[in-house]
Parts: sequence; C-alpha cells; structure tokens
Amino acid sequence: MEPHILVVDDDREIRELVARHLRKNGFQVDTAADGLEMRKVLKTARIDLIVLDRVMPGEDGLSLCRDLRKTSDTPVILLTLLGSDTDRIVGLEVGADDYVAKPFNPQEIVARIRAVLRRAQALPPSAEKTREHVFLFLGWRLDCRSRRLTAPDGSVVTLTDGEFDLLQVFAERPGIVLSREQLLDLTSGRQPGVFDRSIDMQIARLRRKLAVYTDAEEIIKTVRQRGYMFAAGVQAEAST
Amino acid sequence: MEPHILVVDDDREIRELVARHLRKNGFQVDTAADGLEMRKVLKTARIDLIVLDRVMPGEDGLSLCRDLRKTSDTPVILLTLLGSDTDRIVGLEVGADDYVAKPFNPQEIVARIRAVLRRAQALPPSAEKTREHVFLFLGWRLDCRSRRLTAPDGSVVTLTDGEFDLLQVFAERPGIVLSREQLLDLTSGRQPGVFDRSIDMQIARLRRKLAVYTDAEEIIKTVRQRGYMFAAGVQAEAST
DNA sequence: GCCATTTTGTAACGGCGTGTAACAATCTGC
DNA sequence: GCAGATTGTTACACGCCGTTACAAAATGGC
Repeated sequence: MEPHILVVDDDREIRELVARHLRKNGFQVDTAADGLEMRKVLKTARIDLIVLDRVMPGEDGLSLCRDLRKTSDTPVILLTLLGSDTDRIVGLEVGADDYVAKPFNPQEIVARIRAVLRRAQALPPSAEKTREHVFLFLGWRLDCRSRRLTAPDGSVVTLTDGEFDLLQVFAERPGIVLSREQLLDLTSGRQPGVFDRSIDMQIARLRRKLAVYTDAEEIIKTVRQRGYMFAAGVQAEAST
Repeated sequence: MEPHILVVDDDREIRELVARHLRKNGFQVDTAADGLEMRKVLKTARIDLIVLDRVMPGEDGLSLCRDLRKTSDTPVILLTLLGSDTDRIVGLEVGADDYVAKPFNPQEIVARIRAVLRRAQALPPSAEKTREHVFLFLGWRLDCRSRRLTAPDGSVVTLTDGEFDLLQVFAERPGIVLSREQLLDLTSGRQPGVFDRSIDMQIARLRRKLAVYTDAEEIIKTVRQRGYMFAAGVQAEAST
C-alpha cells in the first residue's frame, strides 16, 4: 500500500529526477507533462498526492491547482521557483497544501510529502473540520481556516490574525454597533494599558484590504461616538 | 447604585485629587493612606474597584495587590509612575486589571475604571470563565488567561503566545512523546512552507524561561529521533 | 453658513515575536 | 575515539501591530 504520487512538470528532466527520488523512497510514482496528461492519469489511477510545477507553458500549475480544488481534495504540493513571498501567498490562496522552492533538496520534497500525507490521513473523516466555517456577505467569502478573503470578483487577500479576528467578530454580529472597547474585548486584543484608538488602526487596515473591491465603508460603517458596525447580511456555512 | 471606588495612596494630595474627579463622575469614593486603612475599609464597606498607588512607603502597592488577589477578585487599577515596560509587566504579573501611568489625565482614570467595571460585570457568573484553567506541575503554575507562569519559588515569567501554546500542548499530554510535526500541528503554527526545526527554537525559548528555576530538561525532555516529551505529572484546575 | 472643538482617518515609526540560516555542541554506532 | 547525524544556540530579518502625530471630517453654537 505505498502512496501513489503524481508528478506534473513540463521539464522532462526535473520530472524524472523527482520521480526517481520518490521511487527510491518507496513511493509509487506516475508522471505527466501537462494538465491534459494529469487529468487523464487522475481518471484511471488512485492518486494520493500531486506534485505540481508552479509555472508551465499552457495551463499554469496555479490554475490547474485551483481547478483541481473544485472537484477534489487530493493534496497538492507546488514546486515554485524562488521562495519569493508573493509566490508563497499565491500558492496558498490557490488551495495548495504545501510548496517546495526550486532549487530543491530531494530530501525536502520527500519530507514534505510524508508530512502532508500523514496530516491528510490524520484527520480523514471530519474531526477537526467541525469548526471550519465560511462567512458569506455581499458576495464576499471569508474562509476561517486559511484566513483568506475572496472578493466578489474572485480576487483574494490574506488577512493577518488580528484583521481576521476583527472581521469575524463583525461578521458574527451584523447590524450591531460595537464600541471600541467591546471590539478590544472580543478580539482578545485586550491587554491592560492598550488604548482603544488602536482598534481604529486595525479597522483602517482591514478596510484597506476590503477596499480592493468595494467601498469599505459600506461593509464596516463608522457610527460616530459609538463605534463601528458591520453592515452586511451574513450567512455562515460549515465548509464540509 | 453608583459603583464604590477605594483610592489608596500615601500622598494625600493625589488621593483627594483622584477622589474629587471620581465623585464628579458619579462614583462613590473612599480613600485610604496605606494598606492598613485599606483593609479596614474593605472589611466594612462594599468596594467595587480599588485604585492603588504602585509605590508607597511601608507596604508597597504591588505586594498589596498580590496579597489582595489571594482572597478577593475585586478589580485593581494600579497607579504607576512612568509607563515603563518593566512596570507594565510587573503590574500584570501581580494580578492587576489595568494600570494608569502618572502623570495621568483624570479622564483617563475614569475611562479605565469604567472599562474595567463594565468588563467585570460583563462576565460575572462564570460564562467565559469556563475555559480558564490553571495547570500545575512540579510546583509550577500556568495561568491560561494571563499566560503567566509561576515558578515554585514564586518568580514569574510571562510567556508569549507561541510559547504558551507549546507549553499547554505539552501540559495536556504528559508522558507522551510528540514529534515536531505533531507539535506544529497542535500549536496551529502549521503553515505551508514552515519547516519543523522552528519548533526547536520555540522549545529552546520556552526552556530558557523555565530555566529561571529548574533545569528545563527535567520538564521538557528531548527524545532523540522522535521529538519532545513533557515529563511532569500535571493536574488541571478550573480557576473559579 | 462659518468657526472652534471634538471625533475619526492615516502615515510613519518602532518594538516584539518568531522563522531562518549558520554554526556549535551533543549523541550514536562503528 | 571518529564520522555522521541530530539537536542546541546565536544572530539576523521580516511582518504584525500599538503608538504618536497630524490631517480630515463631523458636530454644535452663533
């Protein structure tokens, strides 16, 4: 019962290099040169994990991954060129489970594959998934696990922990005016000596991210003298 | 039903200044010049909150506060001289609910008193307190809300979020060997692209704080090739 | 409507936490 | 003991976030 790995890369040399290393470490390996071949393999074989080159001619690894996620939970590890920060972020936003930066250490790939696989089967039914929620409002989508926020037009921003906490607090209380003090309490940002104007900054930063698509004040309204209010009708969804 | 505030300060001028401002804002105010008077007042009157000068001749505000915490939950606001960082930390470690730096704006005191009172009665029964736990092991004491760790000799260190999460994960699983990977998963530090050696760093930093009293390896043992293990018998306590 | 005052928004700075890389120390098996 | 692997440690860099200071906007009195 060795795990079956599918390596997708247009560069034949890298493909074979990776495949060889994986076989040497006890994996069953298939390869594919592009998205077409990949889908063909996926139809005929049981694949436990896909190693996917980030940049390929024709269908890019990123869009392949995003596409895959619509229909399948098969873990994906991205091969990205430089571990540049933008690459990292984009990789996550597309639903990859991990990534390895090229040039890579073969052992690293093996280690990451093992880690992802172990984790994937560690929570197979839906144990930890119970608390995974998605908030929807005005066409926006907030994924609580990845802390990614998707605008109605599909563009994505990743929130920091603080921004996320704040937005979640709001999303759980639409139409309620929350004072700065309440917001501090609710976001666990409450520590003695912290003054409530710092909430303003978090609000501003959050609004800046929301503003990539909408006028942010439509979503988080400021209520003079009293605080802020989340203005959108929200529905929460369990994501399983 | 105005709230009753007790102002404790050896400096008569400041005491009266504060008291006057508080009365002007609708509070009932008592005053005391030292710890003796304070205790006398506390025996005879219902006091909702204590404003306590940090530095006083004789019994210091800090030790008064620490002492108070052993028998009472009455909120305490410390008046500390400069808002120096050490002061802030020490204040928290002693169980104060907030502090105000001198020289202070009278409005600020009022605002902070209101905030602390509102919070105190916002969770009066034990609503949020259910999750408040204290872990005890080998004479150590870990308060989960304040993230303060008290050594058997009474010395206190404040843990960062990461250090706390790690220690809690351990404390919940005494005698179990946890791999780096598990630790990453359990401490929510798990993000794609993070390698497991970073756990070593957290362990090291945590050990450094534990080492103020014990040989840290006695508490967090390293199990070669497999990970780390919490070595102390633990009991958890609800702190209410 | 205008001006003084209060309230909120924002840009810039700095501190703190923490991941990474590089190196030192330690352990294991021969 | 010695080589190689594993773990500990130091130094550094980067990101998040609280603060400060100032600009913009709203409010109220006239």
